[in-house]
Amino acid sequence: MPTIKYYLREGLLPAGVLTSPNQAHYDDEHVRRLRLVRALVDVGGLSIASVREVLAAIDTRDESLHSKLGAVQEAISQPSSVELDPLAIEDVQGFFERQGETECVDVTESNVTHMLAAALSVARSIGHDHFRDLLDPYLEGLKIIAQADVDYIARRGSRDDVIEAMVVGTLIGDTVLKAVRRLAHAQVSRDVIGDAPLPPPS
Amino acid sequence: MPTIKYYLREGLLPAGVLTSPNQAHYDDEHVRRLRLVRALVDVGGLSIASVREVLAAIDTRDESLHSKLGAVQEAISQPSSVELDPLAIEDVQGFFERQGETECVDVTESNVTHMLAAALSVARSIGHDHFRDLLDPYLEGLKIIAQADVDYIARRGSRDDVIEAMVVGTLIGDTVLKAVRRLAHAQVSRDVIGDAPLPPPS
DNA sequence: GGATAGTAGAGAGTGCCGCTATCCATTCAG
DNA sequence: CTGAATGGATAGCGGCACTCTCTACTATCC
Repeated sequence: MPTIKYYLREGLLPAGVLTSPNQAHYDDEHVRRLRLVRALVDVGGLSIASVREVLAAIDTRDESLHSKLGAVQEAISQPSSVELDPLAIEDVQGFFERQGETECVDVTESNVTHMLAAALSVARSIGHDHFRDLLDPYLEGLKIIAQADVDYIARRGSRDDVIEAMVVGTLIGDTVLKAVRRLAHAQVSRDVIGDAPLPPPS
Repeated sequence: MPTIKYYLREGLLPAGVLTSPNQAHYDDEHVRRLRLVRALVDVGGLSIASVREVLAAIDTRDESLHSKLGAVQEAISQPSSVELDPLAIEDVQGFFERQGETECVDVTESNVTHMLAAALSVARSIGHDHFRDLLDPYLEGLKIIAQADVDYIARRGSRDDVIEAMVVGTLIGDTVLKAVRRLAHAQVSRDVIGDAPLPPPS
């Protein structure tokens, strides 16, 4: 309960309607918003500041659905402080070109491409120069997944539901994907490798 | 540089060989380990304590490759404090049954299944009761991705490289997947939705 | 009417985590 | 011999997500 007061102070929850100077009324919309905040923090792992940004992106009106998705994506993808490897940037640009993107891409323009370049930079820094080879198969699998995501969002009716489903579907979806990916690894490991011993030490 | 001393103290890096009482020698293996630690922290978002667990799992010998993967997975999937919704647990069990798992699954047994159940619990708590419908398409896409992951690991030669590739491929792969998924969303959004306005407010 | 309990609002305090700064003894270079 | 540098250990710091406390007020029960 003190946490709620804290969230109110931080502007994550709208103030209730004061029925008297010491009595505020909160309706279902407040509860829904609180649950959303908790979901972003618990499952999405977002900081309070990021949650504020996400909520701001959600609450901003007068945008097309496409630009709304962009705003939400920026808000839920906070950039890391990793410095980018030029080779990793090339990896990302090559990936875009293979996808038919002809114009030059500035990876620092969006948090999402920055995240991708940062991950590949770190991979390179520990000797995994060919991690970029995974991008194409990843995209292939993700086409199926993204299609399911879009279908999931599309069956929402109201504007608020669509936007919320974007946020929830992306963030909770990330966690679900993580978990199912590990399960898939375990299954492949069981089927292919079984109890075979490890290769001998170097 | 003070950070390295800190990591040494925390047992994340092995002590160097003392050539004299105030001179320690660190070789390439130390540098490699340091880079790995930074990767786990920066990209994987792991806490120092989790990193210690991961390193312990890596360094433990005398295990089969399959059980090693299990140990690594447990270490990199720290459980959240979300309380599980019984319905979400059923969702997970149903998913396993559809995958041909006949025996009853205890989701609290592994951090991975716990993560999945927790994510579905949070989804339910904010009214997304049918998020579980995404599990099957997710798995379908992830089969392609997991296959690429396994191929990536399989081309490593030495035992240490295989284990490191497990950790790196899983954690950096998570981040890469996240980024590429957002890109796929944006692409679908551009193609399907374009600049169509949002549906009218509720 | 008076005691009790509860609430809003705001500021200060707390606990944890990931470093960072300081100190000292030693030791090696010049 | 002097000065810079290193290893090892201890203490301190800054940020973040709360949590506690205090005050002023009110609503309710007796």
